[in-house]
Amino acid sequence: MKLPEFYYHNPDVVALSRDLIGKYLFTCIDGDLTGGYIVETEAYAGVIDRASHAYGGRLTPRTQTMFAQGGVIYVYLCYGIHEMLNIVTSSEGQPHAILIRAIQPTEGLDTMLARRGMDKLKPNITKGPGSVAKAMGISRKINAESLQGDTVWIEDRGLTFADEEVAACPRIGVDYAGEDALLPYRFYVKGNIYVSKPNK
DNA sequence: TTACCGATGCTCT
DNA sequence: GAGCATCGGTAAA
Repeated sequence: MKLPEFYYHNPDVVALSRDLIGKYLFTCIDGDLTGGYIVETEAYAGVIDRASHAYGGRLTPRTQTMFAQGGVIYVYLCYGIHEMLNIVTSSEGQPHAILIRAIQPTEGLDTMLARRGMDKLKPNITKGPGSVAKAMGISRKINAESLQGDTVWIEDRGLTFADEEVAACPRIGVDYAGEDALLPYRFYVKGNIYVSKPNK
C-alpha cells in the first residue's frame, strides 16, 4: 500500500533514507506504469549539510521545492544532462531530501528499456540517479509533484532488509562539501547488482 | 578491470 | 563565467 502522508514528515532524514531501502517506487507517466524497489539512497540534511543545495538556507527558484512540507518530489538537472529524483521530507521550511540512486526494477520493464534506448535488460538500466529518473520517465515537468497522487508514489510491500544487509557509507560526488562529504549518509543493499559504485 | 574524458545546460555569482 | 548530488564510451593494461 501507498506510504501515508505522515511517513514523510519524519524530521530524521537519515533514518528515513535507511527506511526507504526495500520500499517500492512507482511512476505512471503517459499511461505507462513502471516501478521497482529502492536499493540505494542518499540523505541531504537541510541547512547544515554543505552537500545540500539548500545549505545555509539557500532559497532559490530551484531549491524552493526542498523547503516544502515533506511528501513531494524534487527533480533537478545535473551536469546539463541528467535529471535526478529526490524525496522531500520533514516539515515545511526544513529542506531535507533523499536522493534515489538506484532501484531494482520489477514493473514495466519494456517501457524502461524503451526510455533508456536499450534492447535487453542490463543492471545499468536503473543504476545511478540519472538512470533511475530516465527509466522511470521522471523529468523536471513533475517537480514538486505529491507522492499521494497517481503520477509518482511509494509503496510498502512488506519487503525488508536486515541491518547487516544494508551498508552505510559516504555519499558519491560531493567532495566539494568538505567534512560533510565524509558523513555516512549513503545507504545501499550490499551485493545488489543495481547499486552504483563501491558495493560489497 | 580501472581511468579518463566529453557531452550539455541550468543555476547562481 | 564557473561549477556542478552523472553517464557511457573508449583506451590501455
